[in-house]
Amino acid sequence: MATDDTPTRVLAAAGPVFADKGFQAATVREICQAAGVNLASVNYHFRDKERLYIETVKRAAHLREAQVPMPELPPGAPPEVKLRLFIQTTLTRMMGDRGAPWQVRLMTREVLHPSSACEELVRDYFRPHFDRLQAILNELLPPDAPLHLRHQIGFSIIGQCMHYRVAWHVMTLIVGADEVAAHYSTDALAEHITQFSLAALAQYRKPGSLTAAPSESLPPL
Amino acid sequence: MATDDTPTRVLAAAGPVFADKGFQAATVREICQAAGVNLASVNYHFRDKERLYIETVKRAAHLREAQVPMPELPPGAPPEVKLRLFIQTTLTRMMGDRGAPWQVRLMTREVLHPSSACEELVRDYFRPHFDRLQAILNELLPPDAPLHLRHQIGFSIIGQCMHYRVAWHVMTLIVGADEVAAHYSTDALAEHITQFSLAALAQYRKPGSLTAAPSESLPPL
DNA sequence: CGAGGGGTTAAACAGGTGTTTAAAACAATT
DNA sequence: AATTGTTTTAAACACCTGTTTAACCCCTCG
Repeated sequence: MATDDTPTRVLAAAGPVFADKGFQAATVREICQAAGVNLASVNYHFRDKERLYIETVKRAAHLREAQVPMPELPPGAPPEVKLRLFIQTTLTRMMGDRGAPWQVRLMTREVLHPSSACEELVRDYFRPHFDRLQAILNELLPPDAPLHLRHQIGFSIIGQCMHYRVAWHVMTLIVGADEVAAHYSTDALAEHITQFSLAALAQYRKPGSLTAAPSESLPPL
Repeated sequence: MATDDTPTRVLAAAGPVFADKGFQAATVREICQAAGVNLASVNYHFRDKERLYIETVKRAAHLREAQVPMPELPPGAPPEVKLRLFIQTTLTRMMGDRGAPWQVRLMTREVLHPSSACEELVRDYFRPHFDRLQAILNELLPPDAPLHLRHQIGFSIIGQCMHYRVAWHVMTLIVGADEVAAHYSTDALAEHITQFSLAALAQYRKPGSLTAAPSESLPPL
């Protein structure tokens, strides 16, 4: 493994460093030392620190997708099962087995503080993922559900998953380490989010629920 | 306004800079220049750059709570109305009127990459907020709902709100600026999240829904 | 054999970082 | 009015940053 290409070794070492400290705080010296290569290697093989960062981000997305691939959804399976599988995969990708891996931490930084690598990330990674979810929701929603509602329902599901990625530390401080250890496994959380979302989805199948103005369903204080 | 205390001016200038660039990338020189004070002021009045950062974070939370206070919930109001008001306030705090204000951007950084200021932030800001939500959920859930389920339902609601704070840019790239302009106002999003969550909550009132094992409600593929 | 070139290396470079210092300016008290 | 204590100031300090440079190594090809 130590006999790899120099660019490959730099790329491999850059991942965790950029994920932990961000683009600015990460230093070229630290990356090169971790890779066991000379300081000038970054500029020779990647021209810039920024170019190295962009390459690292792209590689992170590609790598994580290969690590946790979306399982084949049997075409005949009920959409409820498909949704659960989707949520399980999404959550597993975000959380990993022992904390979020550097690939995910790096992508999270990119989501919150987009750089020039973000658009490509959305095109090759986030949008296809979201489209899969939309396809499942299409089977669970009536045909006349407006597009923006389908999207917002998708974000409601993604948002529930993402929260455990983003706020894990704060969440642990709030509910305590014991409850987390007992009830916050990836499987348990996926089960909860699936059940919560499926129950929410059921309402849109009721006739007339889509035509009623929002203010009718609930009095304005 | 320009006649303020030097520490006050520094604190006011530090907020946006730290929010935009993060602790590391923000420079003391930039903060002092924005405040119109001498470079040594930070070290004289706050001892450290880090101390200044911590003070700035605390002030951000306190400030934002004052900017968007939680409206008085009439004790007799139905819990559905209380929940909608809670979601509206939460979303308004996170989004602001023209993009997330620096106070929120700074707190988001603290959530994702906690520093020594995080524990205090949770104790004085996030936990009381979450407790308010729990109190509302207690009125909407049967008395025998286990504690961890109440918490996870709370996170499902918070997570939906937080998603629009964290992933706003990516989300815009996915659904397009037109749809965002037409259907993603704070009020519209609050309405959707409320409706989605209330429908999800209804299932837990059905008798026996809490005793059924998760695997019973959905076949394992 | 030996000339050439891609890859590696240590050293240096120019600029920026947080922090410290000693002198100056100011305010308030005696 | 003199003196104390506090605040402000410009300059310097020591260190770290990304990047460049020129010498060097090693392998291939004529």
